[in-house]
Amino acid sequence: MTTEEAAPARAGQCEDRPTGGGAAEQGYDVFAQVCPSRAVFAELADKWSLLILMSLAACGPQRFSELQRGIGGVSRKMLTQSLRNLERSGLLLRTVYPETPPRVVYDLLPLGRELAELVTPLGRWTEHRADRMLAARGEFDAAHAAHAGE
Amino acid sequence: MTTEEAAPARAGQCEDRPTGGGAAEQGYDVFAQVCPSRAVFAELADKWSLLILMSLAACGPQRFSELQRGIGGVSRKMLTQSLRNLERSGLLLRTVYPETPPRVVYDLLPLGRELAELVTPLGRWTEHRADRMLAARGEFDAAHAAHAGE
DNA sequence: GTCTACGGTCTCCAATATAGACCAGGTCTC
DNA sequence: GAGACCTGGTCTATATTGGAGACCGTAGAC
Repeated sequence: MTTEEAAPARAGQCEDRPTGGGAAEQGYDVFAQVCPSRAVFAELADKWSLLILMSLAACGPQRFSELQRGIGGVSRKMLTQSLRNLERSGLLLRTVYPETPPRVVYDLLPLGRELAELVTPLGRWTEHRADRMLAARGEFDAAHAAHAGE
Repeated sequence: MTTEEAAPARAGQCEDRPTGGGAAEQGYDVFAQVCPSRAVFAELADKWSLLILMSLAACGPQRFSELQRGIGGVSRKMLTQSLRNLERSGLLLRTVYPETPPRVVYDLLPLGRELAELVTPLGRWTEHRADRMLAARGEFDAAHAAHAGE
């Protein structure tokens, strides 16, 4: 699985690019602008949604404020919005306990857990390779600055 | 900032954050607002960057215009910006052939290939589960509309 | 009475995404 | 020779989005 980029008839790719008629039997193709799967992908592929999934996968059910504290820098607005989004797509469950003060707990549904298991390695990889990427940035910026200076 | 969390230890609300292994030695934690790995993560975790990585992994080296055609709906500006970003972080290589008309080819570097191998399953999963998520959305919206109508 | 905690929503403003025009500069057509 | 066209961008104007912080309603602590 390491060097399998020469797969036969990739979905919506290469010579087989026609949108809607890709290799996927359902015709779903994230590369196609009008594909429903693209819309879903576009909503999931943002940092806050991914961090929420990772946080819930790592720590189990959490309250709104726990998530907010755990995910540094997220605003209430974006947290609410991303959570609603994930809830709407059936990835997580929102449970309200009508206590005082109110308590709302978010937990992954099976679908969300599946996704979280794909996303978590992404976060790990980022942490693991951050040094390398930062170094590359330094070189790139230096080369660029030198280029500009000459 | 205005809202100083004044957290006792750190943002991590559960003791067993997944960053406890390996990466924690460097203090890298995508959940932390000020961590360098978060900055990197935030740049990678957007739909265009992920689609670019998937496209390059699936089809091999591609020209600018090939990428643009392959990734439906991406604007030249965002494509340029995302490619620069990935290039800057050492994930892909930009090669200019000073021909006429000019030819610019983008290809994954080893680091980018690593990431692409984590990202590609994400795209596949989205295509595979899109139906389920769309159904969940339908239910959610219906329930919400009913709620509002009453 | 005032303050805090909770889980939001609302408003305002800055930042960002998108669409589309424009550019260099070489080829091709007429 | 004039003009259209190709590529890989950049620039601009407008639409969308993100973030900061105010507000809400209930209840308990001070």
